[in-house]
Amino acid sequence: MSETTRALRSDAERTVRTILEAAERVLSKNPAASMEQIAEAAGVARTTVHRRFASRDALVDAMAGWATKQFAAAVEAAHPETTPPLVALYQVTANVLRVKIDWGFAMSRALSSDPEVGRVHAEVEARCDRLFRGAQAAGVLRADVDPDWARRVYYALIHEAAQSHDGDADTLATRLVDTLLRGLGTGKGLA
Amino acid sequence: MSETTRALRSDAERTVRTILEAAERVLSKNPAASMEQIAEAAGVARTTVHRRFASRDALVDAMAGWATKQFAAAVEAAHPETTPPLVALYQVTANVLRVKIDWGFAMSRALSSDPEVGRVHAEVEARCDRLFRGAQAAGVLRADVDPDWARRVYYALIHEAAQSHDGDADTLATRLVDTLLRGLGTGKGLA
DNA sequence: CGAACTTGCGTCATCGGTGTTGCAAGTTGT
DNA sequence: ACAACTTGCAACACCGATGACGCAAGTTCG
Repeated sequence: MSETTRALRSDAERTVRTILEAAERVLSKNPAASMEQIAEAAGVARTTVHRRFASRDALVDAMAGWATKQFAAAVEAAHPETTPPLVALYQVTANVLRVKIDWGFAMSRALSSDPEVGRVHAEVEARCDRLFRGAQAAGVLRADVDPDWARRVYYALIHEAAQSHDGDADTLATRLVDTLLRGLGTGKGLA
Repeated sequence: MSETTRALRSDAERTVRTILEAAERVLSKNPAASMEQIAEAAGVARTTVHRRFASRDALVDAMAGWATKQFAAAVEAAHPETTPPLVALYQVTANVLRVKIDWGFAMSRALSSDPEVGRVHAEVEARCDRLFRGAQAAGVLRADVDPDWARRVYYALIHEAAQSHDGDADTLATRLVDTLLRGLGTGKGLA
């Protein structure tokens, strides 16, 4: 690869990133926004967007692909398999929140035309279930909770926490894990 | 009003209900569905839909209006102000779930062109906060939880439970309230 | 039967978003 | 300066959804 090509490709990739970020910003506020609005938010002409992404679907797919990579990396970085369940739960939560806060729309596109995206999401889901089983074995998680319900509650709380405009990922993760495990009640008056 | 007029209006209103229900069914699966698809699901011609609802927005607004009425009624029926907090929490949850399971899309349209819809949603939100304050006073809810976070967690759990395909509203409400108050943890190893 | 009304069907115009192309102007590296 | 490349801009064709008609056929009454 020549120096020229490398420099030019670098520019091109910077433009791509700018567009992806603008698309996330716009589409998270209005999923039906037009390419025109996305281009405007990115500070480029609409034709430029079409040069980088053949179609609207291709753009959304690219967003999903990028976000999914970040998502998988966030989970991986917490080493949920080789860390005590409670610690892993906290680390995974904080890491995922960091990604989801900035890529909420893209991450919600688990169904992409790219089968790889679906695969990764399924894999993360499996790791989540494994983490929860480990937590049950360690006595952190109740043994009588439906695994499916547990995962859905966890995902819902992450989704909700990511919408918060206040606090950093660590603070949010602390509150989230606390709520997930202890709930919001005092424990009095309940069986 | 003559008997004739009453009978005719009755027919018209039945058609309207059919369309609203079909729209909910279709739009909950695909928010971008066309009027054609909605009409097909309702078993009527597209022109008929346009006769009843001047525009697409008008249809969605009507859905939001109808769902909001049901929503408010569901909350009201639980008498959250004159019932012990824990009982009220359960009743409200079960009643709202019954509505939300069938009108998930319409209920998510809290922002309607009809200001009345927004007003009702705001009012319900206020009642929710009042219920939570009552629960705190009764020692059911922890006193140190952020009221805003508590309400958002509650809404998120309702949203999630409404997606469940198994179990009736009462079963779902039981599990939901249990999760909300006790969380999913054992209580061991946490401060 | 006739009146009032609604529905389905076909048709039409319109509009906005999408995707493509050609070209002039600008930037970047050699 | 030259070459390679990218961008903005204007223009274009295309398509699907929307919304408005009129009209014939159907119904539910009195």
